[in-house]
Amino acid sequence: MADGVRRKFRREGEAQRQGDLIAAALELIAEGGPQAATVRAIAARAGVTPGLIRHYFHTKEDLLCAAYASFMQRMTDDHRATVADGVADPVARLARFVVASLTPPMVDARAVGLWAGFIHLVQHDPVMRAVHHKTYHAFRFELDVLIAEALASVGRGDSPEELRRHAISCNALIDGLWMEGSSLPDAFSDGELPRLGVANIGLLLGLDLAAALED
Amino acid sequence: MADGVRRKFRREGEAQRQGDLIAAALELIAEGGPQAATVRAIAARAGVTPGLIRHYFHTKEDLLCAAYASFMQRMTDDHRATVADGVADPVARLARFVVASLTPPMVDARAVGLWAGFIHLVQHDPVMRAVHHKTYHAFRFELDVLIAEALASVGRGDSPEELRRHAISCNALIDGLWMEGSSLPDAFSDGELPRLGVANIGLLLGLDLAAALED
DNA sequence: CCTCAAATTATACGCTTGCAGAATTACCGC
DNA sequence: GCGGTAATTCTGCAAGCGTATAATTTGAGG
Repeated sequence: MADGVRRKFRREGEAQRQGDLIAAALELIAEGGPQAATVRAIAARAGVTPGLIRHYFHTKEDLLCAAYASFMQRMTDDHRATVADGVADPVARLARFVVASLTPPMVDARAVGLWAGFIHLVQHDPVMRAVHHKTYHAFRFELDVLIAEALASVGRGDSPEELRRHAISCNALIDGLWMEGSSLPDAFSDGELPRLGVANIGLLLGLDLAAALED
Repeated sequence: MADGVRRKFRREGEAQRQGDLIAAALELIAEGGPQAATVRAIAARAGVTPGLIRHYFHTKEDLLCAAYASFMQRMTDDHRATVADGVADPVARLARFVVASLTPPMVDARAVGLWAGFIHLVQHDPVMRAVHHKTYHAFRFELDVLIAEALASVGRGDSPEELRRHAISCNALIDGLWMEGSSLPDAFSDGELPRLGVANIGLLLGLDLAAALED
């Protein structure tokens, strides 16, 4: 580098720069965990100098909070986008929900790394905990409702305890397949993961989800 | 602290001190992730001074490798201890395997924190990768065999592709329940988790695992 | 009781980290 | 074109990091 030469730069809007910094932080955490997301590394990846971070975020932890919120928001947005609302049959809605949970971009090599990297930050920061609870329980609640509606639509009136058990098990199966698929992407052929999910959640609930998908 | 007074200490055997240091490192990672496991923090928790770490481990990464190996070894040991070998009926063996996977000490609040904390270290360090592959695939392979034997024992000759799908799904269900139970310990009543696992894996495979347990 | 190897502590070094504030530069409105 | 504002960079700092090595203390054996 030439000495005494100040680096050229372009001015950007607040949203743009914040977005770049958040994206950079997420990339770094996904690749190397929280320890890789140093202020200097984030700035370098975002194409700016470290000082700029403190111009847009009061502290590094603030940036990480925003990054986590952005991550969770993108996950739920992606999920909703794939679910394709407006399906009349409750069983088909549940099936689509499962497929969406086990299809890219939900299943992604970096997603599980991000999820793991944030766990400890989430457990210690109250703000992150709030974000976590909101989005996590939203997912779980949505699944609860879908299962209840799907069972009701075929005339089954499972007790609340049975519904709770169904929701826990289906959620576990989705989570487990999501983890396997995300961390071992090459272990599954195209479309195998959602097919497994639909078939097996059908088994758990006693519903033919696969058939309901063909509409 | 009095000035110029050197700290008193007791000599311990190599195994004892290494064990203390490893235990301290695991505690810290479980609580606060890899970033919390600094050399100084580990030493303090183990009741020694930082320099001692380098007397027993060539580098900090060596200590973390040993800690990960110890963690995985303890998990598989605990698992095997609960499985209670020597059961004749293959279906009962599978059921016991599932129960063991979803019972303390396998299900533990700190276990999932540790697992998450090590993920990125494992992905970057070849030695850790080796440890991971060895123990992880041992678990998965054991499950594969148990499922095949259980199905064969009731006269079902599922094709290799079906067996593979069964193993993936059962593994996913166990993993998911393990994660839910470990990260939300208060969300489940006593014995509920293994009961859910046994019942639902029975559904996935078309076997009555619960009945096989009562022997 | 003294000796001596080894276990342990203490100190120090170079590097990185997050953070703060001053200095500079780009761009918008006139 | 020409300020003026604020976006951006630059420099510096104190604390913490992992590591290296020298200085001590311990406990066992003679």
